Amino acid sequence: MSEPIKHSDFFERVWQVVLEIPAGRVTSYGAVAKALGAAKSSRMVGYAMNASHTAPVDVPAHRVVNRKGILTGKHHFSNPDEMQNKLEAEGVAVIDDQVQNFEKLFWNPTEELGRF
DNA sequence: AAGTTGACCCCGA
DNA sequence: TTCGGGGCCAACT
Repeated sequence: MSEPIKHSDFFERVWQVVLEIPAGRVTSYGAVAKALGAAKSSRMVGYAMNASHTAPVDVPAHRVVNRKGILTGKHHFSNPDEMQNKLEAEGVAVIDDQVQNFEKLFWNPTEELGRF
């Protein structure tokens, strides 16, 4: 409490959570959506990532993958290899566009953020 | 203004 | 077991 999200913008809210993802860790769109209280809007999370380039801050979208741990949005980066490259740079093993040890590297925003 | 899409997720056949 | 379709909310054209 004490820090209620003033900006009602759905996008900024998503970016806020993504920015909280520690390096070397990954999360899923649905997890972020649930953390925001909009589990049904998991698609919007990905949409917000697409708009991440419009964000006032640098959003580590490369740390966000789908439920299977696959780099679904790698094709949306400047270079498709950039997403995998960044993940490996943080210590995340990525093989065939799939994050290894995804369950182990998975970072749950709902629990870490301690929301509700 | 209205329609369609979208970096998803879940369930049924 | 694998494969397909529908649902959801909001933004984009």
